Amino acid sequence: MKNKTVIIITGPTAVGKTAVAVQLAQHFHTKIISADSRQCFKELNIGVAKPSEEELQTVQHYFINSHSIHEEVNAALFEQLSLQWVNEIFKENDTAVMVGGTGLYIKAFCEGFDEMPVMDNQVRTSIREEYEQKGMLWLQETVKAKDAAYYKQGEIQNPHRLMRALEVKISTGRSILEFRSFQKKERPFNIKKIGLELSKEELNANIDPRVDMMIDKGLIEEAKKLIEYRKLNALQTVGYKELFDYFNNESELNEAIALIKKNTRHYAKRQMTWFRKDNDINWVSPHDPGSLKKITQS
RNA sequence: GGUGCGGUAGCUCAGUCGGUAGAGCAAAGGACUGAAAAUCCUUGUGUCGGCGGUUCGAUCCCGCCCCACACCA
Repeated sequence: MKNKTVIIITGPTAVGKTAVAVQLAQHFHTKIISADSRQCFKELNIGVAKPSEEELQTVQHYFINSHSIHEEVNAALFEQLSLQWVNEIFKENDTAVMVGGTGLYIKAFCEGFDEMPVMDNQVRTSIREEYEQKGMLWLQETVKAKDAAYYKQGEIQNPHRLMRALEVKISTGRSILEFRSFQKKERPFNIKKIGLELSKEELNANIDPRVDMMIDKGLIEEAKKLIEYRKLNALQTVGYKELFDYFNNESELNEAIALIKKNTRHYAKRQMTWFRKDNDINWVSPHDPGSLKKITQS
């Protein structure tokens, strides 16, 4: 019988997850594991809407400011780390709280990722460089030649997936398809997923002022310090990439800000597309004062 | 008031040598196991400014009107 439980709070960006999670964690006198692919970077602050200093003081958070943008962070690493952290929390608590909007990371935590051999970093970087030089056609032809099976069923317009498939094939000699089983791993604890949902109108009404507030708080200054790292994966982030274009005189400031708002809406939409598929999520309104009670009592 | 240039999808515009129209962006839906705030896929009927005329047939030609912009008075 499992006697430990992880409560996962998820939902699109700007729906109000952080505040709910902090309240929940206080209620259970427990700690929070963030499931956010950007808030883990200590160099990124204003633009990724981290919990406030006060919130971080009140409740201990894992995976906030835990990594540098120069490190490689991905879903597989998150699975590994989050399982360690949850065990740590369970030493003193029966309940742990996870909060975040990165659907893939939450899935990795709940169901696990297929094991794959460690790839040669050289192989990866050389594939990326060659792709940048030679382009999509080269990538497609190469994957077609080296891993015809993947090419046949893969997304051949998607450079990320093609490069990944190629890197696995070159590094291991085997197709990435052979490593994928998609078998769900059993976890030795209960998982309760709570989704916070607002109407599209309400969510959009949250997004615009939130972006304006980020600008007021100094997002432009923060981004300016990071422009030399704009190529890093961690900086492929809404709120930063648009400002980098502005710094390079590729757009006006008001255009960049409007773009941040628009891209945030797109991002929220993609998140909802992901979460809607997950039948384990119980959806509640963040406005409903009784919802927190329902979560804690159920 | 005169002349010129326009008025086509929510926006910016293309186009039809007369046979009722199409791109980008927006928007909507979707996929996604080591970049996931990433990456990728799908979806375009709109009185073609209004009213008449010519024509078998007009968004396209002609006339008048309305609106916008520019220039001249």
